[in-house]
Amino acid sequence: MFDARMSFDKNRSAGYLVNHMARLFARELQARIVPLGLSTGTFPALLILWETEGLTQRELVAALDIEQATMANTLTRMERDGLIVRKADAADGRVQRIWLTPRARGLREPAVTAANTVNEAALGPLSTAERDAFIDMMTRIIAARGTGSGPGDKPESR
Amino acid sequence: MFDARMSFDKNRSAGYLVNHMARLFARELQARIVPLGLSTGTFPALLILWETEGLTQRELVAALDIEQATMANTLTRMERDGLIVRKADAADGRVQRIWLTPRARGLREPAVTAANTVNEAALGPLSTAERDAFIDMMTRIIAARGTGSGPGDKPESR
DNA sequence: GAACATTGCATAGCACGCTATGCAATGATA
DNA sequence: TATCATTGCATAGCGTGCTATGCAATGTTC
Repeated sequence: MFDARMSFDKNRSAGYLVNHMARLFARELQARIVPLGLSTGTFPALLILWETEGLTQRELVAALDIEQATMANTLTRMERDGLIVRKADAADGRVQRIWLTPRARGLREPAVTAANTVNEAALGPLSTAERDAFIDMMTRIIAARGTGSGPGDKPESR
Repeated sequence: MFDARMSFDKNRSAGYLVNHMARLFARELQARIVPLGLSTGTFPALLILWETEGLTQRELVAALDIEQATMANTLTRMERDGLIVRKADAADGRVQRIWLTPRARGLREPAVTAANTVNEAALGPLSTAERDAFIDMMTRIIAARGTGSGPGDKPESR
């Protein structure tokens, strides 16, 4: 008696494959940025801050689709590791604005190079056209469910 | 002065998108299986054990491309939560064989249904052809770097 | 301006991934 | 069989993600 509801091939399951891929990417990236004194969790925050310093925690949260509590912890580690400084906002006593240290600014080029290297290596099995299609599909999947990760962001009714 | 090495658009970075997708999938799956008393980490182990019980920890590790220490911790949680029982192997004193509890066996159908629902919802923005292509690309990316996740596994020289 | 709601952030506690390490059981070798 | 290497698993410690909760600063409303 075969019950179709029981059948589940993890190697054809999008969720399983996405999780596996994410672990592989993280392993590769970590190996390349640990020597720089960085880690996978700090990387996204740095990507934003390399573009614009002086953001609030709330703005970083919105830019990365990360929970506020997760970001607070990540920023605490980054401060401990000498990557950022938190400075009180002059106008609003609740707000802490985030600034990079000179060390963090100097890590931009090697870190971005590391990430590009990992991406190119990982996408090696795909043709150029496939890579574009792959990126587009991921973007669409994320856009359909996620928030805070593109120009099409909804203004968030909060 | 524009330095091309500095340019990095996270929304076109495979690694960033894969990480974001993985978090979205995990959030969705978690919401649907927490009511069953399951969590995202136990799910892959259950997928294997629903097919074959009595495996060793080492065999689970190989099947899922997870570090041994991670699996040990996951199994400890599963035992604590009444999903599995560890029984000593008769022939080899080092080996613990993993057996499901009746409760875990009964969770197969609702859990698989939950995962299928999440997958279908997430792939909603893709056409049928695109879904197949997406799965195939992920499989190729994983096969090029990962181990322990398909019929093409190398025998591992260890 | 007092009372109440909202906002921004921190903290506690947990899941789950990793590396590094330890140790008992087994296997191999002299 | 005594010694040494290997194997299977557990534990420690940490990063990164989450939910739940607390609290001070600010905004709103009467």
